[in-house]
Amino acid sequence: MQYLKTSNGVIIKNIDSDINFEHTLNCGQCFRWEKKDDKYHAVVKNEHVAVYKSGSDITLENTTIENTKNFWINYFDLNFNYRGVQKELESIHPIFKKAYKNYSGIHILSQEPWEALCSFIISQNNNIPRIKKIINSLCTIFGEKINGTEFYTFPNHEIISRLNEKDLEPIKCGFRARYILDAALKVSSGEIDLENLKNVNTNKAKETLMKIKGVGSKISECVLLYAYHKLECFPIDVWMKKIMHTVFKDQNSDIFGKYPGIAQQYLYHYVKNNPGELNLSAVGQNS
DNA sequence: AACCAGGGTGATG
DNA sequence: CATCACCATGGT
Repeated sequence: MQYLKTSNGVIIKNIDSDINFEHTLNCGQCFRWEKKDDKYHAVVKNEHVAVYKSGSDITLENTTIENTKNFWINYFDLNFNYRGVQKELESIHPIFKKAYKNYSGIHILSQEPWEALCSFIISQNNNIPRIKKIINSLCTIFGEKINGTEFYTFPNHEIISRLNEKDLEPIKCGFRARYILDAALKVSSGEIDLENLKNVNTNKAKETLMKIKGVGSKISECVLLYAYHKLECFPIDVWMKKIMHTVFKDQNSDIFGKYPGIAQQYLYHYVKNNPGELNLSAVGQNS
């Protein structure tokens, strides 16, 4: 692996990683990466960036070698052996062979905690297209436009904490408005220290996040998995509930070994795109 | 028109 | 502890 500086970014040469951005950025763990001109664009840490992979090279636009080493490698989890996890999961149940055949290269991101928290509060009892629409409104109305682009920053918790439910009406998030406001208040006041959660064990961190109104077991596990990289987390939404009931006969996440979070991501993404799998398993014709 | 979407809360048994 | 109506909104 080698870093090359380009006119406006960085190329990581010869990476030994299976990452597939298409699958990683469209598997339901993030809502703000957009494909445009064969590159994925987003605003992360208040900067617009673009990324794409060609062969074993990854190109990052609008960043530096230093930021790549200190941030992006970790954000995209490029130094972790996902192939080893694949081997393990495929030995546990045949459904993983099908999932990896179609969707290999999913990595668990390390997103910004406040954005993940806010986004998954919005996700509750909601569908992905509308989640994206609401988050987009939140950013265009309360974020800042980045010069020379069409992209906006994700509004920080200080800004949101000064709003009221009336202010949030334009984003059409319905009953979730007061949950967003409560999260912003608890975070900006310091009652909940999102930075410090990195140093706290998973159960304690979950307990802390659940002090926020509207944040329960599922949302807190999403935040811990997708922002804090707690791979033991296993968020169960309506799809995962169905999968665990039909394919895995109501067993719990212990059967997935050390990385239930990764298993969850493959199962969720695969079955959402192949819902017939649930019927097959229900009558015991899988494998 | 009724049901669903990456759920959680509060009331009730 | 388990169940259940309800919570806004938009798509089917």
